[in-house]
Amino acid sequence: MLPIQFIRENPERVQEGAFNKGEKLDVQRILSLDRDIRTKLHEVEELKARRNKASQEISGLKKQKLDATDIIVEMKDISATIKNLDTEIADLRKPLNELMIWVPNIPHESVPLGKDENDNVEIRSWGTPPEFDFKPKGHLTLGKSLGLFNFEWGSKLSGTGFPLYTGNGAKLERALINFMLDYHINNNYEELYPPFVTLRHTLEATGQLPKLEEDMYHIDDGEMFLIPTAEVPVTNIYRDDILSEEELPQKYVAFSPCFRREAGSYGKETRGLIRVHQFNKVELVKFVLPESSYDELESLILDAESIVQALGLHYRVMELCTGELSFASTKCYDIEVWAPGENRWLEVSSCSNFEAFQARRANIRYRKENGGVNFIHTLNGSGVATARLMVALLETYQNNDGTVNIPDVLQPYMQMTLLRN
RNA sequence: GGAGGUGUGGCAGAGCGGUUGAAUGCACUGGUCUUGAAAACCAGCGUUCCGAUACCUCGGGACCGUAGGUUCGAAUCCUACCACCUCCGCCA
Repeated sequence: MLPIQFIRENPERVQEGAFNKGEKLDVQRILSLDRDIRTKLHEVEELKARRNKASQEISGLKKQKLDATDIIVEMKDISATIKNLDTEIADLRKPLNELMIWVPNIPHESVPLGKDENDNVEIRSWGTPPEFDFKPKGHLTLGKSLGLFNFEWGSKLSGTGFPLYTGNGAKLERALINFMLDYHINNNYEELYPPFVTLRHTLEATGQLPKLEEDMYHIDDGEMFLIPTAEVPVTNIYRDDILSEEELPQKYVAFSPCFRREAGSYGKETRGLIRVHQFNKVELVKFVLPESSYDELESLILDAESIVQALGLHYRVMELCTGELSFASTKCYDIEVWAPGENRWLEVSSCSNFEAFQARRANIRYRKENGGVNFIHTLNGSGVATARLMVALLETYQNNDGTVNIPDVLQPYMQMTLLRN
């Protein structure tokens, strides 16, 4: 959410920001509703002031045992008028709020202008592509021969896109999650284990709703949703709270499965682990002071990168262009790992700054040293998502005989050094 | 699932339907006192919206779990919902 005052004062900036993100927006409609509301507000507040005065007069008269019928009769009318005006204002507020939750956040000035992924900018890369003296296999082939997952079983239970891990595959998935959690906990992130189902307004606060409703699994008559990321429950822990300045920044790490319908993306990648309806992710969330949020974004992406570095995977960091930015974010970096079997980059992390956009929707504020209150800034990043991580891992560490080496950092979790039949 | 209870400011805790944004205590902030600290004393201490502004503030509205209702007037009465607590039942 952007503040209405800001939209009033910068309508063209808001309109342009939405345009650069490829979002539809009618700022003029918002401004005209806002104008109408304020006119009526002025009117009704004057009447309410009169009513409050009259209330005291009536009270005074009654105390002196005097007759107050005249004022009471007069106030009857005024109260009716107030009631009508209040209703009219509420009737204007409804469509205004409806429009306001559709106003996207504005890209940061440093974000490259662009339309799609071709306009993203590579910031840096790490490592080199692994070299093989044989033709590297894809994760599907490796996984099948090593018995790591069984998509037939998964789709038998839940339809396509729901992977079922088996044997060492299940163990490897669990190892990755535990490794990542332990790593971030040692790096001063506090672990949370959140609910995987949330209410509608919890998703509105972080900005997934209303825009992405089609991509969400919902239950309970559409008022409960399976979370698409742990960002949602974790960011909402402080909803309607006022934190003190010295409590900030706060850093949390949380594991959750992520549920995404991926509506409209059928046709490509329906096989394998690359695009699925349920995957596991370790998520990082930060609550920070506004003045430091861009520094915090830089350290967040480094924290996420350190996972793929520890696993020894070749990756690159991309800065998203305006057209690729999500609804709620102002700036975002992706981490893409190299999958030699697929011969392509796979996105395993997105690290975003939302500035006060989510904080405003969730009403998360902090009290400044000088006593004033202000909205905090929120950030989050995957640290990182497993399904694709496992793809890159298997394909990177495969041997000619179809076995897969286990990276050092995972060996304590796996209690083995090699995946074999 | 059944029965009962409670929801007021950072916390604790008052509040006959009529100067109640809300007593009191604690906490917090500033000051007096003190070499310093504590104690004591004095003062201050919510959020939000609209408008004005000589940028210091000023005027007005709203907010006592949430949403409705009754009333000239609601923290106070009524209804529904939500959350928490206690007891019973069921249960991984």
